[in-house]
Amino acid sequence: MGDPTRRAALYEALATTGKALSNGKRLELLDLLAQGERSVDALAKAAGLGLTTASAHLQTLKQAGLVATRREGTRIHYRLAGHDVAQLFALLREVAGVHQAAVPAARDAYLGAADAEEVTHEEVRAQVEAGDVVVLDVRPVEEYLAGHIPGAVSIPVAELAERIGELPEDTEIVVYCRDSYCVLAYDAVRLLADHGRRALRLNDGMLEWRLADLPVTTGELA
Amino acid sequence: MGDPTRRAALYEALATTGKALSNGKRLELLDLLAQGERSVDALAKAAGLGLTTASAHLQTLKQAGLVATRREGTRIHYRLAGHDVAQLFALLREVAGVHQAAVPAARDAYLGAADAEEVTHEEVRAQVEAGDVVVLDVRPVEEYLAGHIPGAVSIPVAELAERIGELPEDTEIVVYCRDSYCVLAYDAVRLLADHGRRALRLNDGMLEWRLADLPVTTGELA
DNA sequence: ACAGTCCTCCATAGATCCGTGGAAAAGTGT
DNA sequence: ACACTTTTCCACGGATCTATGGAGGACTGT
Repeated sequence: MGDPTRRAALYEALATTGKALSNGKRLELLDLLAQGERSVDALAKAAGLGLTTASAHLQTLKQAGLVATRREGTRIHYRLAGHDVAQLFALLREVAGVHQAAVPAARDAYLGAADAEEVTHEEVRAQVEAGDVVVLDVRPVEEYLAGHIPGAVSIPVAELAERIGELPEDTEIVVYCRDSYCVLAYDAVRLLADHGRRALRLNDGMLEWRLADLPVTTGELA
Repeated sequence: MGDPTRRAALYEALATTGKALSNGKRLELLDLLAQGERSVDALAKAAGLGLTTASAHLQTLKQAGLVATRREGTRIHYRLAGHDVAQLFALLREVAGVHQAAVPAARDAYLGAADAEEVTHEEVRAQVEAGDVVVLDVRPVEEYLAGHIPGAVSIPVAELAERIGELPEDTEIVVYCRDSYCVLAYDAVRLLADHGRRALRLNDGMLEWRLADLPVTTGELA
């Protein structure tokens, strides 16, 4: 009727995957990896971690099977082990947001007031084809190269102030970044508005775009 | 450009939900709760935990917002906080099963060899309507009452040997229990086969049935 | 071979988590 | 009020997790 020891072993094995999701830094790493593969020290810098700490967290994720690695010379690139991992991460965030009051609070404190208009990706796809809007990707260039919305222009938010002239003057701009919790698009929309441009924010980012199985362009920097 | 302290706080808040999933006993409790609400000591007994330990784990789950409570006299009933929680649990298990070799191994060790035939719920729905098969629910009665497949007969696996006469002789029997990792249906199919009955196992259980938004009957013990 | 780069492994100290028992809280029935 | 049931709270020892710095491994280029 089901050996209790084996039953415990099964749940314990499942808990290994849960443990991988039980640390804020590891979730941050997963969030970064959802944008594309990266080397250990790129991840460490992006997440503000010591190199050895980042390495240890990545080992934990790898042991749980959530990430995979690829060696290139002396460098090791980590990536998500699959589509389903991004899905799990996204669902975790959604559940946390719905059932835990602290999450929306922390989200708002981090992203700032969501005063700007939002659009969904369904709306955007039609407008892009009609040429009514420009889609702007404000993530770091390496993430853009690893995959972006077809037709999107890349201007990392750090360079946006000086490169604002590259954007057409009288066209609406739709900004996106990593996902619905990513601060870059919020900042970019505020900056564009300060310069008198009409800017909207896509209500989610590349993570959700990929999960919806929409087309993705890789490489190709204009 | 995104205060690192606030960013860390956001990921830390998400990690609270992850932590709730990082312990085998808590996952077992969630699995039980996916079948319907239960009191603390019913859960403690079912999971083989001390009462205070079970209570502490349930507090953790509650703080992460994954479960909710209802008071009835001196007794407190816990239940999943929503559909999405069951979904998260199911996805966690799926991801763990795909990306972590130890999980299928532990699963097989626990459930026993999957020698019996399986059927999907799509196949079953048609056959039930045609009256070609009997659907048998082998979970404890309280779980049957909390929700079962329409038309299913309830015989808990513990009583199956003595009550086998209640099942029609020349009809195929489709057995199901909690979910695809539940041992009860495996045991029941073996027992029925030993008694010369034609028995199949539904390849998943009540959890997946609910997630697929299929109709559920509550109460109504024949 | 050798120096240099990038990453992993190891040891350590501090923090957090887990299971256990005893006491306290909340509610019911007499 | 009092006895009784059910659950939560608290304190404590043992186990596990996390960050850090130093040593060691893997690979490249000269």
